[in-house]
Amino acid sequence: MAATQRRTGDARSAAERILTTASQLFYEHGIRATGVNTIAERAAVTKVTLYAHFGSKDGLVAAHLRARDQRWWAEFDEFLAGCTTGADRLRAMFDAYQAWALAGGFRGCGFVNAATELTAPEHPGHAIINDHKEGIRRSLEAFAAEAGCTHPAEAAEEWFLLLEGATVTASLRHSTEPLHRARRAALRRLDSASPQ
Amino acid sequence: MAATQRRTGDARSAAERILTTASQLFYEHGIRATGVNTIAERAAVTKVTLYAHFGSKDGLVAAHLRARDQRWWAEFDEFLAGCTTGADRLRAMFDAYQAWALAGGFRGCGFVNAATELTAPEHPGHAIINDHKEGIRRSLEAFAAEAGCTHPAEAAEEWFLLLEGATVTASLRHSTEPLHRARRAALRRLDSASPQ
DNA sequence: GTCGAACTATACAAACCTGTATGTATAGTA
DNA sequence: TACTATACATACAGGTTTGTATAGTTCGAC
Repeated sequence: MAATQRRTGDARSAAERILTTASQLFYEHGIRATGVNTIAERAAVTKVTLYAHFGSKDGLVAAHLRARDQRWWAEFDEFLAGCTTGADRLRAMFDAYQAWALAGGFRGCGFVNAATELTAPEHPGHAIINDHKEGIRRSLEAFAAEAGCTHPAEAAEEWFLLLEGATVTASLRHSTEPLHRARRAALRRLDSASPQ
Repeated sequence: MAATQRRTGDARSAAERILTTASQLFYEHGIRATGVNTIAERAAVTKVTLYAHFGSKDGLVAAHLRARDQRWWAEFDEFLAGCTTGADRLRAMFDAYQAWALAGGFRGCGFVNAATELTAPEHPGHAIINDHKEGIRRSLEAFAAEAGCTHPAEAAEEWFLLLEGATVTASLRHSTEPLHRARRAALRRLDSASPQ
């Protein structure tokens, strides 16, 4: 058992504690506004340990985005349980976003927020962000095809734009109503694009 | 004539130079990433002058957002020239966003970006951002009513979500294609919601 | 020709930032 | 018992941040 675990009673490894603390603070206050000193302190870890595990702040940012992506898909899987049709899964996608916006401290999409803060285009975070977004779009396209849409890629793209717009608007207005509206619009579009 | 104007050959007042410089840097690199030292230097002004005019960095940020809002409506007015119908004006809205995304250094909506960086909810910038967004939504609602939509508020809200989603996606993908797609989706929705 | 407004130049305070250097303590393993 | 991994504590380097204090300069208007 490591020294800090004894001291704090937190059984997780130092790396785990650093990552979850960083994820929280990066999302809540922004990446630039969160210093490594603060992260180390809140994770009950020394800065030396933080740098031993993640190499640099940028490394920690990248790890945070990877972890967030994994968490997102794991959570979405739960919403997918019990779905049998493409329409079901499309609804699940909007439900997942909504549940997430309903949780406390909602501040919009963490990936989009990170992308606006990471002004250096070569930052490794951008690749992770783009992969995440493309994964969502691809899922929507699969659901559209499954639901029998005549042009699945086009339907998916419009749903994707509605989702993104509703997420940022929900954040600005501190309301989940835009996500409800986007869901209704998406389902209406599904009805008009698929036979039956 | 002030000393600096002589030195730099820039006939604008110091306040004007500070504001345009700050607006550029805030949008290009982000608000937190841009220091007042850099702004003062690039505007060929001392920090003392900057603080005499704007009081604080937050004051300068608020002034920047106000100026950006004014610039946006002035530019949109040009796109509105020659429009005679609600549908025309709706198209003009999407065209304005598109033109703006086509300009060099596009990095998404400056208001949304600012909102994600201004994590303190009491920052005066948030009111300016919300007013700007509400102004856009209200314009869209007026266009929807003019075009004879049966439920103008609902149509406007969906167009708004498409616009927001397309803007952030255009930024992430470095492509204006999402804005084209959003425009097509908005016009299709207009056709199905208004008689004739 | 003097006054006031606007501006410059320089220097500083106090806090923060990322990252590293040095040395120590503990737990598990061979 | 010796070795290795992991983490600790402390201190520092070198730079940046916002904001202010002080004194001097330029220029137009009265």
